[in-house]
Amino acid sequence: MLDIKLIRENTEEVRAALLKRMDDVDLDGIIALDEKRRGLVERIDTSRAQRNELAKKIGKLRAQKQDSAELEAEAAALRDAITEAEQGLASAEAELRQRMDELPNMPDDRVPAGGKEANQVVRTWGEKPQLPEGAPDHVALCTKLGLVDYERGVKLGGNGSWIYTGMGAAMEWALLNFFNQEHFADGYTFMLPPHMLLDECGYTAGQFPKFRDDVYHLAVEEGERERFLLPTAETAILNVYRDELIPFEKLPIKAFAYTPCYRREAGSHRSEERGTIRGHQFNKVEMFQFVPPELAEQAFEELVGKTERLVQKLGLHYRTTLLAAKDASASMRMTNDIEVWLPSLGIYKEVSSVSWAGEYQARRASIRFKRAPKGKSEYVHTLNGSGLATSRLFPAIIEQHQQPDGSVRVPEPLQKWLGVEVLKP
RNA sequence: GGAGCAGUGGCCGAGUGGUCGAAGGCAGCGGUUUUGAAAACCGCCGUACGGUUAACGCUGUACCGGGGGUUCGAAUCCCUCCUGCUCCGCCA
Repeated sequence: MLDIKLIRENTEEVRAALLKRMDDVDLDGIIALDEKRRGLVERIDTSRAQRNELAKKIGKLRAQKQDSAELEAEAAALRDAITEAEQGLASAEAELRQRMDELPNMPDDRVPAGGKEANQVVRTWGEKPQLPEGAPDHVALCTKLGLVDYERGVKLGGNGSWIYTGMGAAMEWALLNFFNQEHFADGYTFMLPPHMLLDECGYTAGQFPKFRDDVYHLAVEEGERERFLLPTAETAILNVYRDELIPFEKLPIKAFAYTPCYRREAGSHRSEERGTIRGHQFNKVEMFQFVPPELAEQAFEELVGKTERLVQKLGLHYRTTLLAAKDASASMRMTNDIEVWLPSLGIYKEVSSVSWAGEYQARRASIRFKRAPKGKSEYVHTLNGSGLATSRLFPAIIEQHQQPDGSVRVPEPLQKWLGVEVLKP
């Protein structure tokens, strides 16, 4: 959510920023609603002051056993007027809230306007491996090496499901261990949150109402609270501090979590996305930071740096891109994707998205801090990044590290968990 | 799943219809005293939104788990939800 004061006072600046990711921005309607809201609040406050005054007088009269009928009638009329004004206020607030919720975050100055085509490559690391013509793809390799059982996975979970088996499961687990170990060493707090979250978590993270259809909702009994399976641990970690005032000295808070991510991915299957490239459930370690505004830029660089280092240690060729305004998610001020090279597809695939939400998420979730006990409370900045998602990394490892004899070199950091340097059929 | 109890300021805890934003204590902050410290004593000590001010402030409203209701007036009465605790049952 944006700051209504900013919209009110710097309307054109906000409009210009939003036009980078929206075709049409209606701020005037919002400003008018806000004016209406504030007018009603003022009226209600003064009426309440009068009512409180009357109630006090009535109390005194009654204590002295004097007649108060006239004042009571006056107060009753006032009460009815207040109730009516309150209803008007409630509906104005609800509409304003809805309009505000629909506004995306303002992109950073550096973020290019437009969609995917405007994304900018900021860095490339390593080189494309030289593979012979007709080299097998990850699906063929994983099947041959017995790392992933795609067919039986579908038998169990339907399309978009697979089973890591044998050394494949061991390597998946090793990747997660590797990430956890790195983040732990960097002083991040490890969290294992629930995977089933209450709907309000989805609202504060900005997934609902817009992406309601993209997540799995649990069937609930009459009167039971709605829950969904988290599509990313970001949703969980952000909500950990929802409605809290964080002591300044606890900032920055750096956390990471491992969870599977559950996504419907309705209608987005393409033939090139065979295997584990896009599934309904995949494993991810998510990094998250809550910081005061002045540390946000630095935190963003830290998260991007950490992510890149993980991919580097795995010896994979990748590139880092700055997402254009329409390609990044609406809550974010700036996003870098880390994309790993997949030889068989001839494209770079996202394995991590590092984002800086500014105070947009914190405002929605009401996560604040205070520099001094008497000071004004401010919203924290939130940042998140995958570190990393495995379902695309795995194919990249298999393909980039394949050898002419059909075996696959195990990246050095994973060897201690797998106990071997090479995966052979 | 059944039965009962509870949720008050950073913490503990009083308050069962009016003068309660809420006694008292602890912690914290400032001061007096002291060679210094402790103790003692005095004062301050919640949040949000709005008005006013150059500013210190002053001021209005709301908030006693959340939401709704009754009433001229609600921390206090009623409904509902959430959370926690105790007991019984069931299950991994």
